Amino acid sequence: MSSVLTKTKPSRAIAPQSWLDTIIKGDCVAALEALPDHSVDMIFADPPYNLQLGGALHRPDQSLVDAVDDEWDQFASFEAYDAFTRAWLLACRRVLKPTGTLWVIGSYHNIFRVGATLQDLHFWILNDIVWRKTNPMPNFKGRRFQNAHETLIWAAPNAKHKGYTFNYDALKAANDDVQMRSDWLFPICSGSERLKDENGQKAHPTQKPEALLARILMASTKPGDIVLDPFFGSGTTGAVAKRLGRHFVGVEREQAYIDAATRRIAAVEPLGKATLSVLTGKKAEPRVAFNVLVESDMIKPGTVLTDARRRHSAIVRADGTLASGGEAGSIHRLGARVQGLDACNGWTFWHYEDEGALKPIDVLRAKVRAGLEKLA
Amino acid sequence: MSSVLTKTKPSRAIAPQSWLDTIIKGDCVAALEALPDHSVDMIFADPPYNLQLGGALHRPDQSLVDAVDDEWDQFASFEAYDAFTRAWLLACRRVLKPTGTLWVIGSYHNIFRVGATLQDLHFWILNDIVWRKTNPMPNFKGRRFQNAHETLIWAAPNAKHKGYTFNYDALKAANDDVQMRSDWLFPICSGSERLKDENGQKAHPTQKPEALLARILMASTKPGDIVLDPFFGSGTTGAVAKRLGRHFVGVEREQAYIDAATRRIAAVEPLGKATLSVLTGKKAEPRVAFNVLVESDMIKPGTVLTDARRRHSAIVRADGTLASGGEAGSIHRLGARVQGLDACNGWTFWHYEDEGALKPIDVLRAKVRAGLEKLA
DNA sequence: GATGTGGGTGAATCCACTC
DNA sequence: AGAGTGGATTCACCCACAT
Repeated sequence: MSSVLTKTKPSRAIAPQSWLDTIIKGDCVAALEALPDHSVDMIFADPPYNLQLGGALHRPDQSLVDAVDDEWDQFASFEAYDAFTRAWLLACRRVLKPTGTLWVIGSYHNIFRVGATLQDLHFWILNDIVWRKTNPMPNFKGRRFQNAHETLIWAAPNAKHKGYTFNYDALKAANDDVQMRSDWLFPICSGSERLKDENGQKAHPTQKPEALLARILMASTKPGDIVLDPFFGSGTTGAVAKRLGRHFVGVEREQAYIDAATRRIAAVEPLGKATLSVLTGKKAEPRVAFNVLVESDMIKPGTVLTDARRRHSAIVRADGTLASGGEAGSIHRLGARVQGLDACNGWTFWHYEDEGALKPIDVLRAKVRAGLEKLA
Repeated sequence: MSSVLTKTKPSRAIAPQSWLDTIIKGDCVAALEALPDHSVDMIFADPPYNLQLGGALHRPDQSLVDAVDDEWDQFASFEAYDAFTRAWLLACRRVLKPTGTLWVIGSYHNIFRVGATLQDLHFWILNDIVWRKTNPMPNFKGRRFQNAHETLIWAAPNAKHKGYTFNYDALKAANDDVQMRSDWLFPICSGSERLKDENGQKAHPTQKPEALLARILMASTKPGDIVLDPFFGSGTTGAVAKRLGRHFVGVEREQAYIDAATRRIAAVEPLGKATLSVLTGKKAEPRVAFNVLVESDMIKPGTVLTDARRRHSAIVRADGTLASGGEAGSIHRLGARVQGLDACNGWTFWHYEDEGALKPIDVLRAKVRAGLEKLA
């Protein structure tokens, strides 16, 4: 397979269509060398939870960590897990766009190490998210609380880039018009959604529910974006990405998982374009400058504007600024000034008189925007 | 004060009654030298979170958010925070009985580092617990999910000792006979419970709710046990311990907090054997948002909804919003919009077709709620 | 007294774009 | 790239006070 390439020439030669919507076979770090720098919009990672349970733990060099309960060796295994985590996180950041974000899911066995490593590498945590399970496995021995949740971390590749995708308005509208919280409630993946192998056994031990991935993708990607899953497993990320009109790239080491995921994704019907458009809010609307209203004579120079209670007033000047009591400035600056505040939205603060009633100048802006839409 | 003693003779000479049910003034690590080895049954720690805040944050109404910018929360680097964490954790383990347990609370700013350090020091994590807040502060800028929870870690001092206290049956009985989960729901501390200073301002910026501490103490201690809080602050741990018939030891650096906590605890009436309505806390709220139906595939994107008389229609989009004739929004907003009203209950207004009959989408919500009732 | 209204506030890593 | 500026942005609860 093409998963191991020279490090000196990280594969810009490879055309996107060679890896887009495919599963690359190989170890996560090596396989990611097949992807160019800054080529994916979002990453969802469900890394091995490993540790104390005696499962196999591989060092980055692929050697197997000898599981011993000797204290020193346990320390060594934490170090090995941390090195593994650093390696795949660095590989992920290279292929992630500066405006992209990374999601990781884990349990208390590994999530603290992953989170600390993220911070050490100067990823910038945006939220930690709790997936509350409606139907978690009970605790059988009655010596602990029922482990009823897993933790996700959502992070940007560094603290500076604030341009990441977050579909705030759509999430809020879908959530009964209140903003989405950091605690989510979903059932675990079971029943017909759970992938079975030819023997009727579950095909993958940690298959995640599609609803969880759907919320993640709807929150932090746009239609057409490229989503990378470096621990592809049963391919939930790919299946949901295809259904929601996003592209995917998967990395997976085991052929049996690749086969199962390939079949699964082939059966997915993508949703139509009309159902995929994302609700946007005011921030996405075109800018309209106040002087446009003056220039187009919707507000004449000399007009007196007031606040809703007529406690403050200002006069519109021909250059699109306001003046009041020796002060002058933009509708925002002067609105702030007359109230003694640092900031003010002049569009909603200032009102004009129309047939005896006070109306915010924002209604005039809305008219301008409506006119612009016909042009578009 | 007696907080700094020689390291060579760690104070076994000090009789318990000299520190039991008192607040030791001083730095956490130094002050703990006043306590003998293996002398406390449980530790609750609310360490500085190391928030890294930027500039001032204003609410939409321009009011200023009162940020936690205290000196004690400032650290030069992650390395410095880690060193601090190691030091107090080691000091805590020395004074903790082998059968005791340790609780730490934090947010995503610090909890991953604390958890990783716990593991590095061979503490044995028993659970991570999520405190879901009923009334968290909103996200004001709409660039992240509302940060609606904090995380606690419950750990034994090492993997070997299994004799820690966990009152499984009492918790289960208090929880409608189902075992207590790892996600807890409590309001933040406010109102009359919130300690005020002489100016009516909050006495401590991060006072924790008594209900949270009550559940922790009821879960992991027995009456008469000794509970240590190395970051005593406003003394919630002490107040709850006294009320529930446990002993406490606090460590606190600032005299103002010591004074406030002392007065607070003095006013606490210990409970007799009367019980614990606090224990159950709030039940999970049954609110179900529309996107849950979409994410769980009960309503597929592309489905057409109508009102009961089929006079209006709208299409369900994958983001959990509705669209109709160029307009889009939540089920409530769009319901209002198509009727020309200010408000509308989308749950009862919009209908879907089921076997030829129109049914309000509220029946689907009822189904979800029925499934959730097991959780409540 | 019951009800309604307006104001305050909580561990927060909280803007985007142009020049 | 750093400064300047337009202008978008909140949920649940408690309390004081008015009706």
